Amino acid sequence: MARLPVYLRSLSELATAGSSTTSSDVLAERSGVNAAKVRKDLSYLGTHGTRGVGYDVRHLIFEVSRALGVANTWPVVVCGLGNLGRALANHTGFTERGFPVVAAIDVNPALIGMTVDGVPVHSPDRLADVVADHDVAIGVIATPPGAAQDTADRLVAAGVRSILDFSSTVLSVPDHVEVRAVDLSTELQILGFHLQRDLPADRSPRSLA
Amino acid sequence: MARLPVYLRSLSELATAGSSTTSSDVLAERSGVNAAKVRKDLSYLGTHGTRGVGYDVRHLIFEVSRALGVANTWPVVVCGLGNLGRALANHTGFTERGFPVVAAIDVNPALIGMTVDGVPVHSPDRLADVVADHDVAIGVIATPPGAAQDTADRLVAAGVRSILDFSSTVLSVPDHVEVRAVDLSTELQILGFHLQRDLPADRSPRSLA
DNA sequence: GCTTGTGAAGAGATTCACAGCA
DNA sequence: TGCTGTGAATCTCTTCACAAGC
Repeated sequence: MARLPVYLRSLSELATAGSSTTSSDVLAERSGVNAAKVRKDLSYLGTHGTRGVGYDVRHLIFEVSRALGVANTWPVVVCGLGNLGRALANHTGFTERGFPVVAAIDVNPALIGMTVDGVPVHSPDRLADVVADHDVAIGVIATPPGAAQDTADRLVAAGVRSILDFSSTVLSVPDHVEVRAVDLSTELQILGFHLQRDLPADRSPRSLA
Repeated sequence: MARLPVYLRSLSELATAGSSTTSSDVLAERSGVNAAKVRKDLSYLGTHGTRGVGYDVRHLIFEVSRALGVANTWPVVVCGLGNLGRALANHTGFTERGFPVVAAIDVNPALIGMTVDGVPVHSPDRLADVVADHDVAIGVIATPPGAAQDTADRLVAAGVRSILDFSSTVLSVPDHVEVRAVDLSTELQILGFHLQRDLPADRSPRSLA
């Protein structure tokens, strides 16, 4: 469930703030969702709240962490060292949360063999070796759109089963591979769509109906 | 509808490839969705396909573009010039799609007054002026989590009604302000969750049921 | 014959509302 | 009394399936 990481953040904040116990109301408020949703979500973990009291923060952190597999470490390879790739490779939050960036891939001969922000850079040809050597579990695609599918194919061939795709493309992958796509331009376009909708409606397509 | 930008991309590719006409099947394939969904989505635009033939690519590009308000330009201010903020400020794709980054905001005195990749950097105090001067429509929050809510408050006070939030926080904003949150760590955690689920199930919470 | 447009069915996710329990 | 856990109701989104039209 995509909301568990948000709950975990809210719980950590509560723990830091000194709360030892909390309610679905508080958690909902902090996580920006409905209280019933929180309770239902937590019930899937084989829930451990106390009626009339609420949830034990420490225990719930433990439960949610286990559900998310936070104990596990999933090594990440970043493919494409443009602006975004570099920012991602350099992002300290990843390692903290169990997603160390163990290598980067780029076609630029000037970068191959170098170390960028502590991350060794390899040629695409070496991707399979890199994956095998570091037990890479997740591939991040931050290449230009034209190189994205090829990169995905290489990742899949190397045995990677999870891909985070920033490339603004629709990737074709086998069923057993999970892709999550993040497209920054799309996000802005959606915001722009609503901005336009809020204008004195005489151009929006809906208003023609 | 969040899929329109994807359709627009697929249509542009088809146009570039020389297709003058296409079908919901092709579009669905390229966009990674179901064909019926494509038709239903397009029907909301006051659709203009021809039964037995399909859709005219150029005309459909026009329709989808208009629905998305692609003709409009929405100036963007990037708040927080860490790794990610810098990558975003520098991202060329934004301007191309009608979202020029007209200014950046950072607390770092060494940056204030400078120009980073062609983008002028201002102090948070000047945010209201920047928004007014450039008619900023969208605020991007790429600050550390601790500064995010304050930044959001300033953006809202300055009249910004759309926020793209990379800060890993749940923002409180008035109802008339739209927030889209992108949390990179959450994305990885969701991938990690599924990776764990695929392991020889003896640790996953579901398997306890 | 081929493809759209769409009512109806279906699947999921969300919310309600309340019984159950500390 | 207060808050959880959860069946039932609701809502939203997706998919099916087919009549309508080129």
